[in-house]
Amino acid sequence: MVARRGADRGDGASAAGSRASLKDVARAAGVGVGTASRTFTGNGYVGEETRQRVLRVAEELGYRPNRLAAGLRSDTSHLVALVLPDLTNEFYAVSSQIIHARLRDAGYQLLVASAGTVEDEKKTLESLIDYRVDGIIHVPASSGSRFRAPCPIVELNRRSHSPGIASVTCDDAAGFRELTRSLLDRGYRDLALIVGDEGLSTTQERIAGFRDALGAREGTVHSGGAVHSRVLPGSYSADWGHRACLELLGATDWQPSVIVAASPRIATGVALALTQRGIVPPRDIGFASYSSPDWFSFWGGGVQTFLPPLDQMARRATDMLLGQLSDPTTLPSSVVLSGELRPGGSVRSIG
Amino acid sequence: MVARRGADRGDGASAAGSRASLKDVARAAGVGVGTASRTFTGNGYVGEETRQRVLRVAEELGYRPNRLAAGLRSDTSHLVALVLPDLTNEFYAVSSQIIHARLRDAGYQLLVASAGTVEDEKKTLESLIDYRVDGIIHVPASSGSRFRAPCPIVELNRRSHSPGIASVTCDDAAGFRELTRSLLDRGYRDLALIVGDEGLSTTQERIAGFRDALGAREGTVHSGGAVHSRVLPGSYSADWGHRACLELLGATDWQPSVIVAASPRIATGVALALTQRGIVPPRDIGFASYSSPDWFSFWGGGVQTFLPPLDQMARRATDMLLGQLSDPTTLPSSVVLSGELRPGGSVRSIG
DNA sequence: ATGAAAGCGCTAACAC
DNA sequence: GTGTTAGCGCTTTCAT
Repeated sequence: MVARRGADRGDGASAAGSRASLKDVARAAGVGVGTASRTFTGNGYVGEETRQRVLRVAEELGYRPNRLAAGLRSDTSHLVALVLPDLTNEFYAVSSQIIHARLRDAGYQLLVASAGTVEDEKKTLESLIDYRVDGIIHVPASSGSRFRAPCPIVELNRRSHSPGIASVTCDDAAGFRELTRSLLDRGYRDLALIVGDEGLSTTQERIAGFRDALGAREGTVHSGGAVHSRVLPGSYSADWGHRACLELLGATDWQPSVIVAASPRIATGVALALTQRGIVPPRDIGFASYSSPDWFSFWGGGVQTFLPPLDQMARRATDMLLGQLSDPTTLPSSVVLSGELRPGGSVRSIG
Repeated sequence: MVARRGADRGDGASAAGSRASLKDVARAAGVGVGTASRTFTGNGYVGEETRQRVLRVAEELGYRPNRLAAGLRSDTSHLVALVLPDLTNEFYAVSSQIIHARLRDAGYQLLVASAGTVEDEKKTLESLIDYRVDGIIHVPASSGSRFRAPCPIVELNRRSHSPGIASVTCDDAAGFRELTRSLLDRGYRDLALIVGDEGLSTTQERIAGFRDALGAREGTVHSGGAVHSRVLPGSYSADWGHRACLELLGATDWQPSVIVAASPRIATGVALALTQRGIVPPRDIGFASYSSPDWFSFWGGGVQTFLPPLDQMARRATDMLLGQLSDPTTLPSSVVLSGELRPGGSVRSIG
């Protein structure tokens, strides 16, 4: 006998402390469970009068459906998993917010997990899938990971390059190409790029775009002098930005005339290092950044910025997933959105 | 007949496309489902030899438990709901990260939802409870909301003041008292406080602390002059900080000698307004803040800051919930943690 | 130590 | 339209 809840419920009336079940509602309304179920799911016919009675009784009994049971039976949990490397990162925090809002409107709940390493990631995804999530939005921890999920999955921001997986990314290569070109156009000849983990698709793209723009100019004499560059890969953290910048400033063989921070957090570290050394951009050095942290609004004088369309990316990813969910025959596609170049010296308004 | 999955599975072997169930594993291992279940849950005895066989077969079949079913049956979903006003807010982003990590270690998954308004909040909580979450961590949208959940719930940061609900908050009143006193001690006599929604317990505390420190000094002549103050309630956003600050600076009747921002976002708005007006703290005006955004690390010279123990709060809240979950007889308690005053002019290190 | 069986709350056939 | 029923995958007695 199972009797953990509603002990000794006698003839079956729901006991105090136990929540009313569909059966309770059906009984109280004098209908079969099928009818009661149909009333709530909307699948199948229910007479208007009966419907009202069921609804009223449910209200009185404080009935709430058990989604665990519904999910088990119907094989649709109305749960979506969101797996990302770090909730703390502003980009992902904003993404979560947007994704959550859209999914909520569509009747889904969000199971969120962060997974830093590749190993972690696999375990996390599996645990989430154990809840029979209907779909997954995933920011891969590395560009090599391969994972077969039993449900639609769309990758956000980074790509694992698994064949046939939907993804929404930003064209970082193009962005960094443009950004770098604009720096060259402004006359900068010694460029340093501080970037994150080399294993990430985004990092690879950013470096590629940077190098691409430098292209043949590298090491050769161009109008105004020879072009030199240095790339410092590390991690997408303020700490790395700080350390890398201090290293650059302390070097005796070469000094950059402009520093490119490949993420807002790196930019924060760079700003700290510059401040500590009493170096003021753009007077003493050039400063460019990928994406713009809050404080650019009042410190941004001279900071050339490439802005990825963060909001749009999250929105698109969610819409793609919802599309797959409502029509499973939809083929997964890869969407690449473009960012926008924002000239330095501007003071943007904030929200 | 129900046959949506594993169509025509004939003798019962799991068909392609359908996931292996416990029954499949049991059959393949030549044991009863009960034994197979015990192998995974650890409840009850299983012979070592049998155990190994079941485990091996499960591995081969790629078996993964269905937590929906387990939750339904055992009435413990291993799901915890996290309901907060805004994922975008740095405090809540950090909290989520900490809470997630701790819960994950304890074998729980996180159902996250943001709810801005009181109405939203009730619906959100109900939807989450429909998944039979084992517990809830909640940042109430207002200090008036009352909600009875069928599971342990601990309030974080703000309190709804519902009787008998566990909570972890910061002693903001004390913090603002100290902060304000230190400002008075430094000789400031005209203090403006820019704060958020008046309906929140935190706002009320912050204003109370501020007023408390001003106390009898208000409007009277004190060493160095009469003390005057103004409180501007609005919302905890950069936009409000910006507008409120511009309003203060534009007023003709009274000018503050120091501005206190009651949140990092408000501080960001204030910093923008000051920059736009060419006002440099602490040279031209005093600037104090609650909690410290990243950029204080390089812009924070002269910014007096009260630092709430954000990490500790999230940790404590999670531990309290886990405590309630492992021992339901634990009585809910209210924990109030103290923050720390950080003198202006310092440049803190960043992570 | 293990198998058989009941049943968690719900949905979806199916019969009427 | 509505009631009945089978069963989703699992846990948990209970008997052996």
